[in-house]
Amino acid sequence: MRLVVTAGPGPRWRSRPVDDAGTPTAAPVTTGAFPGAEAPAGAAGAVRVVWADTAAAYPACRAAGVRVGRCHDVTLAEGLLLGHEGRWGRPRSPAAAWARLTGGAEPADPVAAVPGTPADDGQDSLFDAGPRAAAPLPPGVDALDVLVAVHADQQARIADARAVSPGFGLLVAAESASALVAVELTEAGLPWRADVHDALLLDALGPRPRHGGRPARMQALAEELAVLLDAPGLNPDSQPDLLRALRRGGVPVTSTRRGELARVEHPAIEPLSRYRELGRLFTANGWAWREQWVRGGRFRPEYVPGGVVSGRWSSRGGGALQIPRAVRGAVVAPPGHLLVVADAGQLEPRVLAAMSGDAGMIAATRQGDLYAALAAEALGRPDARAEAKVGLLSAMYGGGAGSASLAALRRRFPAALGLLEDAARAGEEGRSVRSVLGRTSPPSPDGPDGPDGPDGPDAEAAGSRSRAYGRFTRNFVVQASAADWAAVLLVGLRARLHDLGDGARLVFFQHDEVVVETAEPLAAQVVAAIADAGAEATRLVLGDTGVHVPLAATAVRSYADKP
DNA sequence: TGGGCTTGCGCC
DNA sequence: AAAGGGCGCAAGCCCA
Repeated sequence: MRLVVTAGPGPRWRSRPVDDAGTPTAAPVTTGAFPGAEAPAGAAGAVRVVWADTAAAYPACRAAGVRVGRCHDVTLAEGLLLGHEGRWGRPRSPAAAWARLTGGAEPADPVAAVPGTPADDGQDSLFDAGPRAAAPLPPGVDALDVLVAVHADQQARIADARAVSPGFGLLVAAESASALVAVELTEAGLPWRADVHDALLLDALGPRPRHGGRPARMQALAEELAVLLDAPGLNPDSQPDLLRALRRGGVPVTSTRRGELARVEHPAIEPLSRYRELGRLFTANGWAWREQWVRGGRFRPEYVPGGVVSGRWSSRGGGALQIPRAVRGAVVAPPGHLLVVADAGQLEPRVLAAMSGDAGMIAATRQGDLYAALAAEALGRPDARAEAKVGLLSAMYGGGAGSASLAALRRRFPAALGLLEDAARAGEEGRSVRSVLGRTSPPSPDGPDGPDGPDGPDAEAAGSRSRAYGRFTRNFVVQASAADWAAVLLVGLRARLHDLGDGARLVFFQHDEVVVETAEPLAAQVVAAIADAGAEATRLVLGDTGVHVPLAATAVRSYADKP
């Protein structure tokens, strides 16, 4: 059963049951308690909540102790549908969808407040921040009626989309459930030990500077650099100053990027590299970062499912998806608990193997290390793992078209490489591409044939843009399909952890990696749940291609102990 | 002073 | 010939 739900007015909910086509089966009702709470385990008739915006509505449910089992997020579904229908960029709120249905003016989507900026409400906890604003409906129009109508329309459009992309219904369900997971992840937070973090910082940087300024280790390196480059008072954080000093000192560089500096010989390069490394730790994940983002022993970023066009998540606040290895030691399970950490190794090439049906590459996925297998089979040298890896990654990222290993991979795995080249050609010609479940790439900036046609006055610049878009679509097919797999994994794992009771919960998710915090006695069951969820994701998303996606889960005390 | 831009780099 | 996909974030720079 589906239950269309809107909040308010006041601390009340309005709801109306509908069937799978979206047709109402009873009259609307108003209740004080949330009407879509998950039924007790074993009860018949699981409810799918249909609502406008999980990110806006679900935190209040959680605060009231309510868990939603399944949902249909009308805003996220609208975004997926618009993309699939080639109508990228239109506003995706229920109000906008309703305007398209009725011929009204589409309101623009509201912009979410960024935590920690002046637009934020300034409350201490991200989780307590008020819900984001909804796009306005015309006066006199009933929000529940709108939601019922838009949902019914979406169900019909999803049926149409499935004729092209059979997995599209799964994609909408997984995207909606991902939004539930995102709210629950923020609520749970990642355990963060301030004392361990302090010890790491002290060891690397020296004591915290009392009155601003650089930590001792960085200051010493800055002074050493000033001497080595004969540039008194040099600020290594100033790129123009640094570049001038390097060039004056006879270092022939045109930028100060690490990669370029690594190619030249100079006594200043090593201390500069060390200064940068420490500076990164200090500014991105130092004491100030912890004071801003860690509360009560937990790091609670805000997650944005589908925040990346490829369907990957993005995050707001504290760089949650870029926690460097150097500080992962501070992520420690509380007493009596463990962290079960799992990531899908080499997910993107495995997804590529399945999508292309390349028999050779599928067979290679059944060996433990895919890149080593590719090296043995395509290059004839099992020890050339690094070369095979770079070759395949550049095939998926659009780089280094001329490399010898790429040519060898193309000969040995023609279907897999052909899929990437087809995707790149589609992009260069201004066409969209789709993930395995049907997420669709945004249109080329120039559309088919570029802004002026193939021979227009800006043909050179348009050609460059078209090649760039080709690299994007080349990557999109694998990145977005890997995100499809990961979303289905996450949703299946959420359900399995719920079945284990209150002792285990997801606390982190990053592209192809999950962290579950669990009471120690449940750890073995969590490991099994992850393996089950991975196998299910592979079956549902990649079908019975025979592709193997390893998802090794390990129980550890600290995130840094992950093998 | 504030905002937008560039540079550099962490994660996948 | 151009030359590596997707992000978020901090600091410096530059100009209004």
